[in-house]
Amino acid sequence: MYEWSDLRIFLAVVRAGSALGAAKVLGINHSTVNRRIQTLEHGLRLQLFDRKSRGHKLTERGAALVSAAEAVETSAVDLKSTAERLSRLVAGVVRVTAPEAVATQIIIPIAAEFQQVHCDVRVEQMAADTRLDIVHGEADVAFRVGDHPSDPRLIGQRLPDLIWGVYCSVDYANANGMPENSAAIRQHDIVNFAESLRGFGPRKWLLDQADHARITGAANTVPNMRAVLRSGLGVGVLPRFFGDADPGLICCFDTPNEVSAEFWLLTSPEARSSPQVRAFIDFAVPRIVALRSVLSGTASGQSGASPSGREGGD
Amino acid sequence: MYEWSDLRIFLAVVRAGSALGAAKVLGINHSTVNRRIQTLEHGLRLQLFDRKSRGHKLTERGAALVSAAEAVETSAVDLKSTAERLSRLVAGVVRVTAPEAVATQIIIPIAAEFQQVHCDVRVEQMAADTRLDIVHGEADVAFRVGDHPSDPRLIGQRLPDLIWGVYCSVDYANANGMPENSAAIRQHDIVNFAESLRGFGPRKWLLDQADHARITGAANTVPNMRAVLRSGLGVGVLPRFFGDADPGLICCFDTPNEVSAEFWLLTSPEARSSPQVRAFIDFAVPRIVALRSVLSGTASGQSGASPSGREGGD
DNA sequence: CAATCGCTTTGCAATAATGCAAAGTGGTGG
DNA sequence: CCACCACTTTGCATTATTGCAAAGCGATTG
Repeated sequence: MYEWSDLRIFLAVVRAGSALGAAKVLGINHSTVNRRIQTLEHGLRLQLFDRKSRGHKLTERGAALVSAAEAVETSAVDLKSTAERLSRLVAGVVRVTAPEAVATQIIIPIAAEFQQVHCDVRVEQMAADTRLDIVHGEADVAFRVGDHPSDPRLIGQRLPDLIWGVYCSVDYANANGMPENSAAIRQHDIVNFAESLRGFGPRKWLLDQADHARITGAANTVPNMRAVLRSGLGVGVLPRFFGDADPGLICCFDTPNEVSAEFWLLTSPEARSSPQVRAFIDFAVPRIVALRSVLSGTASGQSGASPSGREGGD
Repeated sequence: MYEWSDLRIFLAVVRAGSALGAAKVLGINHSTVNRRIQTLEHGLRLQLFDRKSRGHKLTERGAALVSAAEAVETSAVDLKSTAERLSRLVAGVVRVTAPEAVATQIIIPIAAEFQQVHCDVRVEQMAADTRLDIVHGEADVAFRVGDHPSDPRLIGQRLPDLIWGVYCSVDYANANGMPENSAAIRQHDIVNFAESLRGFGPRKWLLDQADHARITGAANTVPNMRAVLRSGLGVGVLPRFFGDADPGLICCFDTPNEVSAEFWLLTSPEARSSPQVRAFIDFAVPRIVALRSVLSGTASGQSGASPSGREGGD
């Protein structure tokens, strides 16, 4: 076989008429040009040029190969331009996963806004409470609530902590009053998370404060919890961003800081290599950071993200 | 830019699914494969593969380039096969030059036979008494009569010497008798070559033998000489192969060996590089050698070459 | 859960390609 | 006819590629 790259040099010599001229065009040494032409001739078992003292002159057979070489060049240049287009193009699919509450309240509005800017990118929402395997590419971007991500193969970006609060429904408060602090919780009916979420911080905290006899219900997801609380069954815990978004609920007080959950964005290096994923992350992160007051429950009355960060995070 | 040759490796990795597999197919080390892929990715500013522990897996963008790379491959393979065809093909033009007498008597019959074998080769006869410049490609093959070729840039093959003889026409012999040896020449009317051929060996020899007063005519070419002699004007010299071919002429005796002319086939190295020229030379030389007896005038009655060397040269 | 397998990565020595500078060559113009 | 010019050729020091061997890594298997 022969080196395809030598065809580039071949064409340069054909066009320049001499190895020296071709070398100048190619930005390499003319000795190299001569040697590569020689290599090419051996590879093709064909004399391409007659070496005159005025330069290289195509042989009959060499001339017959020019158009074939130009065909290679055309395809190669074509490939290069395709590559350039691809490397610039922000297009394709970004698969995002987040716990359902985070997805509906935070991510979906941001993703919607993102898609208006990058109309060639499709954001696939994969709201799933089972944690998808980012390392193995089940999703490109994951929003995770909880501790610092353990896997060293993942890139984690920490987002503002999610502050939790103690909630009850407006109706419940009217009927039973509402607890002013953690000590008062023992006087109230309690809705906690289900046994399946045993290791979950807010659940453990609430269990510690509660009069176990007055635990009247359980929810197995955050949205489920919100629905149960809204029904007035008792007092429970919710992330502020999620509880505040429900006008039927009242936040009695925040849980202590140590209960608040870390909020992380995770990607794998390979997902990050695709421009659409990077674009999405670059788009979403500042907007989530701007929602800090919403996430911590210190926002005026605004809840959730909306097209363009009107909230004044800091 | 990027190295076109790396596309071959790219495709091999795509097909094998791993750098190791591609390396085996390509017959190079797998480290090299990995490094060239890396180089290609940098050159294209595009990640082509995700390196999994099971091998290389195309990225979305890498996959989008496969067909473009295959287009390059197709053209490159196409070029290679064109080159192979060209290097095998004996076709094109062979430009042959020879003194007119040699051309008509020796070369043309051989060339005709050659063209029956190689129907894709056109032999251009360039009978010209002005010596064409072989070095500069005015002709591909030259037959020269005379001394050893001086130019070191030429490839010379010596052919059987051309023996010269003293001739007169049958009519002249009947009327005046014919010289039996060189001493007898003084008794005859002489036709010599013209003054313009002053340095020409046979002319000088004849001049030495002749009675200058009896020089009755001159010819400026060999065919011209033959025509003049046939007209019965006198006695003159001709190459045996040429004089014998004319039934109206009688060879009185041969000139001495030192008068006989060397006969050479000349080519330039670059002409020799083209297959059709090599083919012609390889075809013609043995046939001319086989004509040795014709060239030396020792042939029975046969004169000139004819399709297939029936003469028994040595 | 340790062992194994197939692959990629990495460090190092051997090898090949490259650039550089000088010499050689043929064509050209005074 | 000589000197010059543009180009190719060639020898050598430098630099970049390559192959090799070992290590590392994740997935699969018993």
